[in-house]
Amino acid sequence: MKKLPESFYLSNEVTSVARNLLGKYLLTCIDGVVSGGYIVETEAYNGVVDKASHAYGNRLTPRTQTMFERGGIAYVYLCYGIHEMLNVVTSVEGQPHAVLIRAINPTEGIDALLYRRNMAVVKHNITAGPGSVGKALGITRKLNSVSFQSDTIWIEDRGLSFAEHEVAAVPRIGVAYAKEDALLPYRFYVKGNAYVSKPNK
DNA sequence: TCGTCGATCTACT
DNA sequence: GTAGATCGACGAG
Repeated sequence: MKKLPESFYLSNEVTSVARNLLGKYLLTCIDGVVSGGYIVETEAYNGVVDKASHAYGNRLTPRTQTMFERGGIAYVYLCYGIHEMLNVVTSVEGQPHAVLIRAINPTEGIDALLYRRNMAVVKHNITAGPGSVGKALGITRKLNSVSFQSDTIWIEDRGLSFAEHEVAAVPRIGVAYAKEDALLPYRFYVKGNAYVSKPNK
């Protein structure tokens, strides 16, 4: 097992981290069961200057406090009262940068993923979209602020990577309210991967 | 204190 | 295609 070193998360270039997370293995250990897969879709949230970020304008609340901490921990929050979303906090303390994990390609603990998603067989949408990823991996707000060096949730480098022509950088999803910032190409995904949510060419 | 809206997904019509 | 689930943060009053 080769967990990503803490230095990976301390970069100030949140878009680079988001792009480099593609192909890395995201794993959780819930109730003794390890499950997960490699990341195929991410979105970058660029700190206090990004209108789509919860931390825009240095907004500090009990919920967003996690993003202001040192990189290398999980930021899990509830959206629409239902979905638990997983973010990777990056950069140094005081810089609220984060990368939203939008989709993974499942490889480990398929049975557990199916059980938590209440599905009988693996379909392409089992881990497509941030809400689905959170549910499939058993991510809850209890994992908020947990370190990726822990044995509950972590990210591994298994040597898988994608060349530039295999990766697309496009505007983010569901952030129209952020106006001009919604147009920034902060969404990264692996072209043609079946588990990527939404437009996939 | 109340009303609105959100980094969404699913189940219906 | 569209409604419903249902909680945290925000702005108005």
